Amino acid sequence: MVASHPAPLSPVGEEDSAKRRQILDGARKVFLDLGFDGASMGEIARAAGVSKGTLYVYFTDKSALFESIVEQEKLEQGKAVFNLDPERDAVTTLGEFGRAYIQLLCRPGGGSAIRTVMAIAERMPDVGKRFYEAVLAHAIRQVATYLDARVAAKELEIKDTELAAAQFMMSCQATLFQPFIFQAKPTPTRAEIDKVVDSAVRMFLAAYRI
Amino acid sequence: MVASHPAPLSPVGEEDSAKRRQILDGARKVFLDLGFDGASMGEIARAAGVSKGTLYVYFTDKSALFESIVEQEKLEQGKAVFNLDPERDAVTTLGEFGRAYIQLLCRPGGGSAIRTVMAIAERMPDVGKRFYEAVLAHAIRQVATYLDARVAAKELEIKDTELAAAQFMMSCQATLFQPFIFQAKPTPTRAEIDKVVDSAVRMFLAAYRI
Amino acid sequence: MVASHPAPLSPVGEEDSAKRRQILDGARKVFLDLGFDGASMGEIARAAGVSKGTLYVYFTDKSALFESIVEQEKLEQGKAVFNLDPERDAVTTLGEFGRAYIQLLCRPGGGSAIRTVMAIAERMPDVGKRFYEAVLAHAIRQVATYLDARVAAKELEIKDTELAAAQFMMSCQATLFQPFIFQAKPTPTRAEIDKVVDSAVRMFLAAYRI
Amino acid sequence: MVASHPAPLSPVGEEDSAKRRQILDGARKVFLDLGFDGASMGEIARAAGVSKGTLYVYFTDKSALFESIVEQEKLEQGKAVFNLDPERDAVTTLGEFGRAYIQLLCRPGGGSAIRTVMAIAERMPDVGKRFYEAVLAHAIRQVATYLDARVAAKELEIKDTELAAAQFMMSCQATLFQPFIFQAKPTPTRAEIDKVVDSAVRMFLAAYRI
DNA sequence: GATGAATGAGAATTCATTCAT
DNA sequence: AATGAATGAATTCTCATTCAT
Repeated sequence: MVASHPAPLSPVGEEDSAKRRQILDGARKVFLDLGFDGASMGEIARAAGVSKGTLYVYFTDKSALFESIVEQEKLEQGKAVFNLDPERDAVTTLGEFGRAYIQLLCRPGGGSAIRTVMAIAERMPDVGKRFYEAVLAHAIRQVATYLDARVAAKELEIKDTELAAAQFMMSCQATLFQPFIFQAKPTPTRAEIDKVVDSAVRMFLAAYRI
Repeated sequence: MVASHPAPLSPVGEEDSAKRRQILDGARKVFLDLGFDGASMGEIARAAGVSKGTLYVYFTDKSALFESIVEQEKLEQGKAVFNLDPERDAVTTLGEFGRAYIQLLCRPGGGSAIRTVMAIAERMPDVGKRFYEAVLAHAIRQVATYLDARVAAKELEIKDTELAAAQFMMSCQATLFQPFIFQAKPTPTRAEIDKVVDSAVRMFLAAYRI
Repeated sequence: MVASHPAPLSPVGEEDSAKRRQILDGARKVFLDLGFDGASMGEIARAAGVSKGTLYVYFTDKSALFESIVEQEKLEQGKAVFNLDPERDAVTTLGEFGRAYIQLLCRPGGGSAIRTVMAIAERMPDVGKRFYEAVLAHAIRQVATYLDARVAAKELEIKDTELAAAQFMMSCQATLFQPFIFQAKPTPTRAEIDKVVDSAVRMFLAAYRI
Repeated sequence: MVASHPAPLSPVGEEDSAKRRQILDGARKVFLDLGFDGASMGEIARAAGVSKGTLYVYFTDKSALFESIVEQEKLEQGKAVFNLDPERDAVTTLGEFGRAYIQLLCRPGGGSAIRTVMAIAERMPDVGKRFYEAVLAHAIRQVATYLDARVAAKELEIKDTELAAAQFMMSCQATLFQPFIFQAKPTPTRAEIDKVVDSAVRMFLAAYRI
């Protein structure tokens, strides 16, 4: 694709026209609030400020629009940058990371995306799989890479850093994420997150610090 | 009321008639496969081998039928008995428990129920909350009680046993439950479960064993 | 049909078994309250204290049951006896009659039967026609017969007594029956009825008294 | 807003689009023929020549469509103009009025609307009340106003002109309207109407003319 | 005869999608 | 390109009716 092209003949050709973005913004809100089935194309059109017909100019059908939303969420959440500087020590780094990670998962939007994708995963396995890979597995790999560095730096001793990364990340969620997603408890407070993450860091380092 | 009772006078009055069970069995499959919205009453009727009308003889509406399914899953999963004998040592007990727990979560039905309830939790918060309490929180409490005993037995030293129980249970899920629920990986094998649970037990005991 | 017959083999053979009466009593209330379409066979069964199946033992279908109710109302309202003693003078007699007639029409049950039959008359013309003949036309004929007597007694001078009877009866309804049936005003009070009927009598006699 | 407006932006916004009219026309026939319950949205759609879905684009539900029909009938019947010139004498004027009034009530559409609204009045009291006020009470008030003028002109002597108006109008209906609405007799002929109305005028004037 | 369980046809309503303009 | 009108298939739910016991 070259730098400048002539006026687009078709909106679909234009990968990121303003209209397309407008639709995605409206659809995002509706899909994440109501889920795939709960969201209606009419509601999405209204939220996006376009006509229902226009939706079908940019997306072949409801599924395609939904998948684009998930794709976008995937990219956005996947690029959440964590400060995993391989030079920094594990206590500080893992603590900071853990807090950021839980806040990401438990912020209203974050949880909704995860819930929404989980909900549809049985009926759209590819969507679920791609989301998992790009967001959750990707985060695990980032942490694993950091752990590799700390193993090399002789701060830690870990056989399977990917498993260890996942273990740490799961234990950071303890008592927080599941109740949040089941609507059994409200969004966790900063203090609650601190307590749980600190405990997870302690457990992790007790096991893996040399 | 004597041991054998006469023919039921009303299907609704009879809390567990064969027909009611038949409907629940059919509905269970459809709801867990397709979610609340994905499941149609017609499909459920077909799966249960009854007419659509009959569904409404036993359940006032789709939501009531769904809630009965969740209730049933709740009871069934809630009463999953784990051998948490407070006399037994932590290594064996936690290892056994962890394996049983992951197998429960990751067996087809188990994951589906959790996914299905999660998916609807935003629209039916009570259903989500009750399920979380009866299944997940209940399991955490059982483990916490076991840990209390091991603390008393001076095998472990833990400040907040409920948090520790949740941490352990979450770290058992590492690399297994999330990919499973996002359909990113197939049902974990016995060997995979062993590996992850053993690692979780090691990490846990490294942190909390006196 | 002879005086005594043996125990009935079929409820239908028995024209007026207790069960049949019980059903009619329940159905009457439901039909008159809710109209033909608004009434459901389930509701009727409940009101009658019998099972839905039993309804069909005594009546072939909903229409037949409804027609029986109308038949019964017809007989009951048709046999409402008015004191139309041909010897009595018109002022008293017509006044008394008018009051009784309006009270019949405007009492909750009376209005309901009329409304219910009117409502269905387009779809069941025979039912409407028979009801009209047996109740309204019959009352008109009674009054006409009385008027004939008063004409013969030289108190009145009327060409078409049937028309005159109908005129009188309609003018008694002025400002009372229509608002009542359209739910535009509540059941008329005794005083309102007196006022209107007195006025109708006055108008009638001004026109027809010799 | 100028005299000619542009193409409608929304069917609902446009209070009187051709489609809306087309639906009302189809619905009118079906509702007046079959009553509220007897009419099905499918039948209405067929009668209107649109799809069932389109019905719901223009009217929120069956009740709203029905109420629009009643509203329209109300306006149409309410604006029936009678020549009640206060200068004209009572014999001519009341005779003309009576004939027009009975023809209005007893023309196929007229009677059906009244029957249909009466039938539903118990379940939709507001609809009944508004219809009564706008059509029947309104006509009574028009006649009462005329009578006031004739009282002032010393042609008549009436205490309660509203009651007198209602009496006259009811006696015009004698032997005509009730049999018509109960389907006991066919639409009255011109001759029948003349006879009854003339008699009603005579009775009325015998009572109230000075 | 009486019942209650079961049914299936049909009702109102929603909504993804199409299409002429 | 953008629209909004129109659709019809699918959905939930009701109810008159049947039938084995």
